[in-house]
Parts: sequence; structure tokens; C-alpha cells
Amino acid sequence: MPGRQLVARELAEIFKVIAHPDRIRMIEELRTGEKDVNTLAETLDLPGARVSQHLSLMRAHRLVEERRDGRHHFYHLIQPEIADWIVDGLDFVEGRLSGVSKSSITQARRLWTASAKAANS
Amino acid sequence: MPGRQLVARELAEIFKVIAHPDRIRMIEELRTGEKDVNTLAETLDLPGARVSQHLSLMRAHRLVEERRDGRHHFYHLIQPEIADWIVDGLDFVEGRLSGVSKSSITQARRLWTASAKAANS
DNA sequence: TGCATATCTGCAAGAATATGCAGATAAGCG
DNA sequence: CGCTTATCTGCATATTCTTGCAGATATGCA
Repeated sequence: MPGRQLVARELAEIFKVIAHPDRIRMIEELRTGEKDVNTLAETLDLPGARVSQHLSLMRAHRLVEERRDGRHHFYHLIQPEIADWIVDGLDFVEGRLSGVSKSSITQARRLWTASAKAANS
Repeated sequence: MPGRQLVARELAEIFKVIAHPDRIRMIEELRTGEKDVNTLAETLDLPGARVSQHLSLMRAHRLVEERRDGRHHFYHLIQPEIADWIVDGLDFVEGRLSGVSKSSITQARRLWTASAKAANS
């Protein structure tokens, strides 16, 4: 049984890394390909330093990888499928007590799943 | 875009609830059906009070539900599919830096996925 | 070289979690 | 009722995260 304990610990690690709204949005931003730090910061409306910190955490856990080009650092998901897996987790958000309507979940699922159109909502 | 922010926050909540080795093991224990607090505590080798705390958190987030029968409190997963989804996350554990071998992951996946045989490892 | 842009790192303060333990409830039994 | 078993709740402490901000670095360009 220690095997399962170890694996559970590793799984928990991954969950912890993902368990932050900013990081989830970042991963979904990266689902369609690499982006540089500044673009992420602007798109998500977050201070650059914060984005950098999140990226460094995700890098440490090998969720993302960096590619440098001049003064730009481009990041991409090592396993892009993780973005889909996270969205699958929405199945367990619906029906919870809090204030998120079913429709906005469906919408978010579409927006994230569809290979990124323009529209904002 | 605020829609996506809200949804990301909710998703992060769920991830946070799951992001604990004990709770992951509890969820996997419950995949095959309800169990009472004491059984969980013994199976997972955890103090009863701790198990109770975890359950209370998961109850608050509507991951589990309680059924009382005399002095026993039986808990079950509201959406049992969550157990599978969590195991799917193992795809993103492999290839990380830490000390968990590929084989123990495969094994854990089998042990959790297979509708619970006897064997411990 | 000097300056602006892009990104990272370090640190301090505050917030949120985890954990162990003691004591409260509640049901079952003699 | 008094005792035991099963489970929960409250509290204090330790640990871990989050966040903002102030410098470092590094690259590109004049």
C-alpha cells in the first residue's frame, strides 16, 4: 500500500499546482500554443511579476517549458492535453453551492475548448 | 471575460479540495461505494478525527454525501466519476522530477481503476 | 555606453491550510 | 442511568501560499 500513498502524494502535488485561478487561466491560454510572459500578463490582466512567479512554479513541476527568443520568453505546455483534462473537471463544478450559473460554465467550457476564437464574455 | 475568471475560481476550489494525499486516497476508497468513517480511518491508517475533518470539507464542497445508520455515518461520492477523473490526472504525474517510478504509477492506476480487488502493494 | 523593455528573484506581511489533541454529541447496550 | 463506541467540533501551533514591491539580469537599440 505504500505505493498508493506515494502516488497519492504526487497526484496531490499536481492538483496543488493547478489549484489557483490564475494558473488555470494561464494553462487555458496556453492550450493553443506558446505565448510570452508579457502577452499572458496583458491577456489575463495580471502584473508581469506575478505571471512570472506562476510560470516558474509550473516550470518547476514540469507543466510548462520555456523557449527564449531575444528578450522574450515563450512558454508552452509540455502536455497540452492537460488543458482538456482540467476543463473536464468542470463536470464537478456544476451543482455546487456557490454562485456560478450553469450557463457560464457551459460558456467557459466552450470558450476554452473551442480552439480559441476571438470573442470575450 | 469575467465569466471565465469566475469559472476558473470555481475550478481552482475543486482542485484545492482534492489537492491532499489523504483526500485523494479517501475518494479512491469510496469509488466502489459507501464506507463509514471508522472503516476509512483504519483502511488508510489515519486518526479518525482527521478523516472526519477531511470528510467535512468534502461534504461542504458537495463531493460526498452522508447517510446515517445508527451510530455509523456512511459516506459516498456524489459523482463517482470524479474518482476516474482523478486517476486520469496520473498522465501528468509521469515524467516529473520526483521519486515515483513509472511502474508504481501504473500499478496504482490499476489498483484504483480495477473495481477493487484484494491485493495490497 | 546608456537607456528602455522583458523577465526574474528575493523578501516581508498577511491569509489560508494542516495537524494534533481535548472535549462535545449521539447512539447502543446492559 | 452509566459506559462504550463512533464521530464531530474547537482551538492552538506549525507550515505553506499568496501578493506586492523593490531590486537584479538580460537583451536590443541608438
